[in-house]
Formats: sequence, C-alpha cells, structure tokens
Amino acid sequence: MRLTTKGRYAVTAMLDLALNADNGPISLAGISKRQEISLSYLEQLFSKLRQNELVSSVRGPGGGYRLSRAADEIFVAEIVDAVNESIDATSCGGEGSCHKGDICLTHHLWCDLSKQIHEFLSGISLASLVARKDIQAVSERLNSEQTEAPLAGQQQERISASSLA
Amino acid sequence: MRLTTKGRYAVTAMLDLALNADNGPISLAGISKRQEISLSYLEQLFSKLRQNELVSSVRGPGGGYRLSRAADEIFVAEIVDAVNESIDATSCGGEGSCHKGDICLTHHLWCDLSKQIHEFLSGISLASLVARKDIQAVSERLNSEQTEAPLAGQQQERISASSLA
DNA sequence: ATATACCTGAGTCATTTACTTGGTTATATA
DNA sequence: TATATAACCAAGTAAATGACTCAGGTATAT
Repeated sequence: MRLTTKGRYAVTAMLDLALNADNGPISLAGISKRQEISLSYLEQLFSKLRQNELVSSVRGPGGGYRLSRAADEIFVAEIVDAVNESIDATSCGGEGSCHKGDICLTHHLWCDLSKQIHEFLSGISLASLVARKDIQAVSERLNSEQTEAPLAGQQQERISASSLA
Repeated sequence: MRLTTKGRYAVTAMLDLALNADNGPISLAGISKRQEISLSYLEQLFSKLRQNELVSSVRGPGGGYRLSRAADEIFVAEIVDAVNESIDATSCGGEGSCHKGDICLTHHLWCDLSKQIHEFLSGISLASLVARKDIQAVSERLNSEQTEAPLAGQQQERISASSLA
C-alpha cells in the first residue's frame, strides 16, 4: 500500500478544480502555479483522471479541465485509486494467496485495515472539503499568492488575464 | 505513507513470536521457515525491533527472541513504526510546512487520515490477534506445514531437534 | 496564422525495497 | 576445550517506483 505525493497531488489538483469551478475550465498551468506542482507531472496525472472519467477536458485557448461530475459525487478514494492503483494493505491484492497460495498469518489484519482506510476516504467528497472553513482559508491564501505581484524572486512571470477573478 | 512488505513482515514475525511464546526463545530460522521470510531480512528487521524495545534476544544455541512485554501491551502501530519510520499520510510529517512553509490545500485531510489509521492500528494488540480463531487456524496450518515431512520438492532440509515441540 | 493548452511517449535521477554475501561474537553442549 | 548454534553487523545489489524533464504532437479560440 502506498499513499505518496502522487495521490496527494491528484487530490490537491481535483480540489483546486472544485474550488475554482465557477471560473470555467481550469488550466493545468493555473493549478501548477497555485499548488506548486510540476506542469508535466500534472499532465500525466490528469491523463489517468480523465481515463477514470473524473474530469473532462476542453482543448485550445481558454481551455482546461472540469470535474465530470458534481463535487458531492466525487470521493477522495476514487481519486487516489485513479492514479495509484489501489489503497490495499495486503500483498496479495485481497486474493488470499499471500502464503503458498493460501492466506498468510496477517491476511485478515491487512484486509481489515484496507477496508478501514477505504471506507474513510470513500466518505469524503470534494464538496465536503470545499465546505470546510480551514480549507477555504488555505485556498484564499493560495489565490492571493497568485494574483499579488511577487515582491522578491527572479524574473516576474506574466499573469494571464483569464486566470484573474 | 507506506505500508509494504517490510511492515507486514515485522507484524507477521511479531505475531509468530506471540503465538509460539510458550516454547522459550524463538529463533529467526524458525520464523523464517514458518512464515517464508528471508532469514537475513528478518535479522535486519529484528535489529530495529530490538532497538525499539519490542523484543529481547538470547544468544547462543537454543537462543532466539522473546517479546519484551506481554502480548496485550504490544500494538500493531508500534511494530510498523519501529521498522517503517511512521504511518503518516502528510508530506510534511505533520509539521504543516507542505506549501512554502505553510500548510497545503490538503494538509488537514492527510492529518485526519493519518490519525484514523494510527488509531486503528493502535487499538490492535498482538494478544487480540492471537485470540482470533481465523488467525489460530492459519497458525496451525503453518506449524503443521513445518513439522510434517515435505512430500514433494527438492532436497529435504534437516529439521533441528530443538525446533520441534 | 498564431498562441494557447491539452495530449503523449520516452528518458532520467534518486530513493527504496527486499533481498544476498560474508563475516563477527556470545554461549550452550559434547 | 572444541564445536555448533544463533544472534549480530556491514556492505552490496537488482528491480521497482517516484517525481520529475524533454521533446514533440494535436485541437481550437482569436
């Protein structure tokens, strides 16, 4: 079982989509800047998210991605599953073939754990995250980091008009 | 966060110790045969388990390892922690420095998940696993695989007298 | 026509896993 | 006291994975 940056990025990006859903299609470039995720890496992740019908895309200028369902019908477990194979703590993929074709000593324990985690993440929708005050606060911080002129740092990048509210 | 073979092996080996606690110190060679885990790999894992004071060792012939506490005072979470750094779903180690020194959009979510998993595994003692009928059944199967003469296969390995009940 | 932004595949570098190899040291027993 | 047992220890290694970059393509609004 693994839950690494890959799954975290995917959920973060999907949550960014949900938070900015009013502004039409959201470009990966925008997500990349707000969330500090490599654009190319995002493209790879969104390829999988699109295959799993969690997002739909609009090509061309002004294009980007949209959630393919309402935010209260998309759950964190689905997102992690889409990019990360599965949230499974067993070595046998739940098949019970972990010790010479039969189950190993700890098979039941890892099954229970997998179930526990999956139920937890299946109960959390993007909408429920969007509704949280603490998450709204973080979102506002990230958006203002984006729109405010950077004071220090290297060459200032051009900010596209469409990315401004 | 990761839960891989390493953590599973550690818990399996500790459970083997708990199940066979009556037979004096348990050798890693015995665990290796019963659970099909590489002996050298077990040695590495037990080095960490010993550092974390979960087991104590007896050297020399007839030696092996013992649980350093009663089985109802050792919890799965401790074992995984001992070999696996930690069961933490955040990227910042819970410190809240995941986005430019501040928290990232999904920080709270991964904190909640980490807490969930940790509470679950902290509630499961080795004693509670030993008490489970399904686990007892697996244990008996593994012990009889061990003591019965293998019918097919390669060269039969010598079974040391001390490893028999 | 051009710029935007999605889409794709290949390659890379570092890290981790799950081992193996080759020893040393302590101790019970013959 | 020699020997076998079994804990200890350090180093190396092959394969997999993660988190990217690079270098192109293709669709479309302006």
